Amino acid sequence: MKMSDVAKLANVSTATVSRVISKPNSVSIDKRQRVLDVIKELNYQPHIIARQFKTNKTKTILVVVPDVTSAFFAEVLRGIEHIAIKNDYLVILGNTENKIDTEKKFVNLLPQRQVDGMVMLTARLDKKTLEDLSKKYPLVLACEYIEGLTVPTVSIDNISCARKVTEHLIRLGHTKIAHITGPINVILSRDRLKGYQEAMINNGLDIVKLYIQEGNFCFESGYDQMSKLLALEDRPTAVFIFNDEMAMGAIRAIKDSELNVPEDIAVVSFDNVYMSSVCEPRITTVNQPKYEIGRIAMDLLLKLINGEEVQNSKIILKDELIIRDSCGSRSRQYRVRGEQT
Amino acid sequence: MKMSDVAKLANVSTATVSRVISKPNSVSIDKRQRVLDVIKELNYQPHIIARQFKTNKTKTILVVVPDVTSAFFAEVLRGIEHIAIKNDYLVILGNTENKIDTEKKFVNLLPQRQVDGMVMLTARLDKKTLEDLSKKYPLVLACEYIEGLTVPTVSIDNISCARKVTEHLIRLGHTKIAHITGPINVILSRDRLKGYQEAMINNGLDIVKLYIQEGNFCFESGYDQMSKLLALEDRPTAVFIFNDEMAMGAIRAIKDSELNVPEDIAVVSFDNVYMSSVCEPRITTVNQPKYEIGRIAMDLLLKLINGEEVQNSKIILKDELIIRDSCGSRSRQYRVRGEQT
DNA sequence: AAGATAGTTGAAAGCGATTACGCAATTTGG
DNA sequence: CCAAATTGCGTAATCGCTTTCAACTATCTT
Repeated sequence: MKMSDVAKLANVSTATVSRVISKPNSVSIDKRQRVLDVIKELNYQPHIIARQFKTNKTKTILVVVPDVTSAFFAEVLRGIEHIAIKNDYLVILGNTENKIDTEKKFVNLLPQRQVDGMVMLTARLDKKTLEDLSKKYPLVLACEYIEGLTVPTVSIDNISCARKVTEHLIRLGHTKIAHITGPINVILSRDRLKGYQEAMINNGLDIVKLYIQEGNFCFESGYDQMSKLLALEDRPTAVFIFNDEMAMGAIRAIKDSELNVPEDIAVVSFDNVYMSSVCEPRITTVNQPKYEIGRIAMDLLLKLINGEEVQNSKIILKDELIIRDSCGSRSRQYRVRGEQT
Repeated sequence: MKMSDVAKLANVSTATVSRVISKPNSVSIDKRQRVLDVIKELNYQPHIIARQFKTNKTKTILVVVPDVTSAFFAEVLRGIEHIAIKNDYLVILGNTENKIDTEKKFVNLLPQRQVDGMVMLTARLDKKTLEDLSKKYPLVLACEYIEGLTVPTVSIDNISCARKVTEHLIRLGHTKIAHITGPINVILSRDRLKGYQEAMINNGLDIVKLYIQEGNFCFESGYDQMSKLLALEDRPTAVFIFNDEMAMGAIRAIKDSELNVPEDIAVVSFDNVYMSSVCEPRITTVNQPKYEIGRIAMDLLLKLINGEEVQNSKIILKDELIIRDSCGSRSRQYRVRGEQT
């Protein structure tokens, strides 16, 4: 069942059939109708791969996600899809499970031209690879990024945001503040750590090495690292934790040692995952404009695909600290908003 | 940068280059090396779409997931990918967010031959569509299914498993047992409800209409439906809940009314999501062999793609009731295993 | 009425790979 | 040592579309 079959039955050329499909207005109304009738009659489906081959466009973009399970990324994805669908792009998903090799595999779809562009929600590959890729193909980074790279990027300002979060704890009177980081090879972990350190120093507080523990994003890891902190002789009275999931693990560890959050230990984290608003206690956490990040990233990508010039390709969005119950704020209504850049 | 460029530089025909890539052993060793050198030198990447077009094979399969966020599906996916990668297939993901229209959109990639096959972790389309699709293209259902359909399927026996779960509550002495279902248009919801009803009837217990509430999979919905049950004049002493996520919502509702789980109300559910093993109290729940389901589904799909005959295409796997703390079992070690079919 | 313009249409080229086919060179075996 | 079998390789057709180009018609302009 191919286009020439349709053409024959409708008594026109394949050119006309093709035009009926892609620019119906360029075909006279009677022929158009005849062709459409035949298409319906034969239940003809164009051979998309042939089309892609001929036009050198796939109308497909790939989103590479480090962990498809995370509610955080699901929301970013929704933003991406919203824009993609409006522009007739199909979105396919690559799940790397935080593995660099898998990331490489997906990234390869670009030089193979199986997709027209890519938005990466993870950036663990080395700088040069990414830079080269971005020079040749439409690529935008979102959430994660790489320093000193010209690749278009949309994210929040993790450093200043982490600083703000830490200062929130300081303002509440804490001085012994610990930090559970993400895997330190991930830029986000390093940036949030940096923000934490800046806040400590700016406020004349010592950075205690033992107070900094490296986690790996997941619940158990939060539990384990928190347990280490609890075992310290001089244990902290507050912890800033890389993300909500580890924060939940940490809170569990605190409860298991018969201590209370926030009375004995205050907890703040990042992500504002749904569960963080619903567990006990509700977690004070940073919200990123996830949907917005996705939308803007996809907008950027479309511009790149269409060959438009993209100036100001580093977009920093507003974050928001959502004060809930896990660090005993002075006022439940108090909110610190981030700046837009 | 195309194959003919490589051919020219290596002083061979494109046929030889093509053979070097796909059947290296059919080319003499010196030419092969020459070609490989040129490929490396030019950094040549074959045009995959052109290949797909010519061979009519994409070496890609699509997995359609109702909710990419769910840890449950992530594990099934891992099983699928394991087998797919071993066989040089690329797996792409379609996220329907429980929407039938989106499901339709993805399913369409099959007739358009953008993928070689599909495993669907959701089956909300009507019977005829699915049946027709399956006649023409490689398709397997996993987890969800449709009654009286010849489409290859791998899942657990939800009816008997729900019966077993309900009987577990009955054996613990409960008679006032409620059930929070999933959306009733989803087959899994109907089957688990059926199992619940069978257990009640078999044990001479009345089915109280008010004790059956329809949820929609998510935490809030569990909270809301449980609140309704709690407001009943004669409230149940046990609830069987469609999945862990709603169970967590329900438990929250119970705690919010100053009642205790399992002392005042026992809770059982399905899925054995990680959180269910870690929340308070740890939830007694049904484990499905998720990874196994994925593996077997992909094995089946490969057979279909390769045109092998598939007999016994309805595969039912073992489930397992994991007794934890949310329904106060008599023994923590007690386990009920499902039968293999 | 002649030329200009706009609107429709079909013939055919071509996208970049794979592969059937045939020829030449080499190996095998009796 | 020769016929047969095998191996290695190039020529050219082909996959199913899109799109350029030229032709032809109908409508305007002057």
